[in-house]
Amino acid sequence: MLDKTYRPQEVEDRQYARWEEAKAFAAQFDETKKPFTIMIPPPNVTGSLHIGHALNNTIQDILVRYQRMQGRDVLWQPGTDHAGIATQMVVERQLGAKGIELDRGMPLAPGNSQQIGREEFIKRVWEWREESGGIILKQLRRLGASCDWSRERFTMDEGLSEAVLKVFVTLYRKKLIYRDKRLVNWDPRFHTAISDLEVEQKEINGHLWHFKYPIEGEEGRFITVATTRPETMLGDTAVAVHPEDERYRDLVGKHAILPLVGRRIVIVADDYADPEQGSGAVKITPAHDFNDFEVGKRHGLEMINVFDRDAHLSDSVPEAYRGLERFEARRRIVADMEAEGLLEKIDDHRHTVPHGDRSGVPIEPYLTDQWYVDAATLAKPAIEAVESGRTVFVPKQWERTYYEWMRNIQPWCISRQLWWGHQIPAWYGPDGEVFVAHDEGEAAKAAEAHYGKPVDLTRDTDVLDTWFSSALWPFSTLGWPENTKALKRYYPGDVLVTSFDIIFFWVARMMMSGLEFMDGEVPFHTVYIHALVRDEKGQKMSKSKGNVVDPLELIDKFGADAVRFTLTALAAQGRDIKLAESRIEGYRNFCTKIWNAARFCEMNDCAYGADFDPADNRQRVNRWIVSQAAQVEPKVRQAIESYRFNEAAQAIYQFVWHTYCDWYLEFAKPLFQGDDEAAKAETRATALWVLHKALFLAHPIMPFLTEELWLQTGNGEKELMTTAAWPGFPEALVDAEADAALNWVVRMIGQIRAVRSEMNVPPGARIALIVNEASDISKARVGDHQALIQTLARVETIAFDQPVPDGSVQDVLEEATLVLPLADVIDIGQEQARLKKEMDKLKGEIGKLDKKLSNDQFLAKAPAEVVAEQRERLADSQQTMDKLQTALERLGGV
RNA sequence: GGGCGUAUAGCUCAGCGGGAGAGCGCCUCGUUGACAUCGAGGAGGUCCCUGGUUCAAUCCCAGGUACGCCCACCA
Repeated sequence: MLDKTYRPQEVEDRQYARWEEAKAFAAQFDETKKPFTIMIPPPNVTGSLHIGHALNNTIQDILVRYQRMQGRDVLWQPGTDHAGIATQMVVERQLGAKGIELDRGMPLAPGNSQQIGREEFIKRVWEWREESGGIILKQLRRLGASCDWSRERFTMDEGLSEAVLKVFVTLYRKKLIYRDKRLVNWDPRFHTAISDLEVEQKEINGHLWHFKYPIEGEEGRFITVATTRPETMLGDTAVAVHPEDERYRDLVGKHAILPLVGRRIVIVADDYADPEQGSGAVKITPAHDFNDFEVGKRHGLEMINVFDRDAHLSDSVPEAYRGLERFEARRRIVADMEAEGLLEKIDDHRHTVPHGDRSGVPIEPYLTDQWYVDAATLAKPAIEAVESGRTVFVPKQWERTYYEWMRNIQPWCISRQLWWGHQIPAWYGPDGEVFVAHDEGEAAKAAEAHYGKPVDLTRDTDVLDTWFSSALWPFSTLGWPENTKALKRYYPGDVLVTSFDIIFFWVARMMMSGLEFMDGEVPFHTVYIHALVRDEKGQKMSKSKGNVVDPLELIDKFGADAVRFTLTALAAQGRDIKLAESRIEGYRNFCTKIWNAARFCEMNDCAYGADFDPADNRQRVNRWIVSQAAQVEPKVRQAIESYRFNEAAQAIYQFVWHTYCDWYLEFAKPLFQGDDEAAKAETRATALWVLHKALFLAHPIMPFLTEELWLQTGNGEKELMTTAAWPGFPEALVDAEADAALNWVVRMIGQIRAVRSEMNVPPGARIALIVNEASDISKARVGDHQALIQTLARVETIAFDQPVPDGSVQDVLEEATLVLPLADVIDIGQEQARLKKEMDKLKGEIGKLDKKLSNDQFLAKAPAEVVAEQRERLADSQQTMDKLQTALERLGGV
């Protein structure tokens, strides 16, 4: 017996356990089936499930569950990412709470009691990961994700690390990885370089300081420069002016004296200086600004690094400023310049400042040695693969974004000065010679060959950008570089499901590495880009705004299926999702509705029978509902296959609630209560059969509820729905005659109800329905379904072949139908107004059609069927108009 | 500065070269023997503006306005 209400939580736990027990999600390596592969975007090992994950994984789960039911050999590969900076940050913070800090060669900070080295730190991170890492994968189970958990991978696993080594060494030997000294985005909080993508621009209200630099040898003459960052002036090595700027032409080649420092700096002519901006002269700090760096290279300027790793002033500045924190230095320098009378003015200035996306502190352009990937070279085949359609984006417009970025791609800085991550396999000889090798032994051999004798090597201390290993995910998880069975069977992937914000971080880089290392084979054929989930007001969810919706709380409150269904129903292509709780509530109600439909079947003794064949049905209502179901199936199938998940959800919702529950079950009631045992048996079987088919169609979206009902009312004991076959509906089950007849009845009952409602017919009133003798079809249909109509429309009697009584307003109803309220309750005035309004509307319509149909060009150029259709519509409208006119006259109107 | 997207009912959003749609909310009526987490019906719209293409534009094109996002730059 089904419980009185659906209790999601208990059902979800039980059903998930059954699936796991049956190993229902395991990749099968079944050669008789076609493989279907999806690689999960590995969540950060530190992460917990947010609503974006919920959407992302719901969509993936729908795809894999659907394909599994289609008989594909599905691999949904799960795992987590070691998330270099994010994880190091989390663990550092936890250690910090215990007074432990990392030994960075600095004195122990006040309040802390212990410093630990690299090895110890990494040990602690692993310990942390054992304890609390990967919570998110457990949370994915609550959502219902059907990953092959036996194949779970972690980017720091041995195998995946082996892949990283192999890729690094190979790319290095191909000169696609190299070491270079250039400006990088330096995060002073984490003491590491970060890539361009990890920089976030924030608008702030700042100032523009105008400084006067004295000209050497010309007493009293100054050149004014403006800056948003006064502290960098200590590293100035030039002032640039535009070559055609008349104001400064005579100064080019001369020198200015850098205040506070006393250094002679040259005045150069360079197009970079914009005469329109500020004073037209710009200070050049090659070691701390990306543009200035380029200018410096062009003019062979000295590059003076004024900061240390913490962005404190270094020993390269005058003693008074050494060791100052950068913002303190700014205040001091402005004050000193003012004291010297060299501060011309301060303007307010709104500008953007780059911040580290993890640390949140302003980043410093900083001159260091780093490792780079020659992304431009790797991008070429990755661009070609999309151009040629070997990988397609859905929706297609994202291809533009992809091209845009790929065609302007910059060298990818992959080294990070962190401890947590894949350490770079590079060793340095005594003179700094680099040896990149798989391991230390190999490096030593190479070094010995180079120097002619064994030497001591020191290993590069940097680790790789976390995305370096993520980029290999589509094949490293399958065992590459070993040539495994899994690799052969499940590469390339079919679909990658992700949101647009990691197209650059991840998708682009997987494309590059996949093509490079898998013999030019793309890592996936389709990239499905889904929406971003925003809050009710359309704002991005963020912890600081406090508008974060926790999917686990929603699951607790409404059930996983309701949450999944909501996300699916809202996941239209090309638009962000605004998530309102009222929406989830609505779909929770849908879950309840399904549950109650099953209860209704159960109460009417419907029983599952494996050999039931609806093709043998005799009752028209039963043939009708089967036909309706058969027409829903292709809608759902096509919607899922074309990634229009919201349409699939809508089709299911509409069918189950409004067709099956609202109409069919009502139709079935008299049959259940009647004396015709054959009809009763047929209806029992059909009601349940159709319900089960609908459950199958809904299963990819709402797996828990459907599996539970299949277990309790179907064949779930013997066959899990999740591994069963997608329901087929033979063409023959579509019954046009039954469709036409019952759809007519549905419409008519609706109309009768409308009239009752509109005319305020009191509940007890007697109503007679008189069918015009002229309409054979209507007669037949009413005759066949007399009982249904009488019950559902609460019609007292139905009579045939009666003359149309004069004075009735109900001519407005469909051709052959009349509803006659025996109690005289019509509000004449109200009815007249309604009719007039309706006629006005029709008049406009008729006018439009009339004009169109008398337009020669329309008649000549429009397709014949369109013309015919319009004619028909005009005729219909005119006929209705006549009826309305008659009705109005009878009511005494004009 | 470059690119992308969006604009349709009170709200959230589908849709479409030929009759303007759904859910929620609102109003009316009904139903308490599957389900009040229910059913039937209704009101409500200049499909952002201007121009163009077309026999026909809410839809296609161009321009504009507003909002959102991405990239780059910012002395």
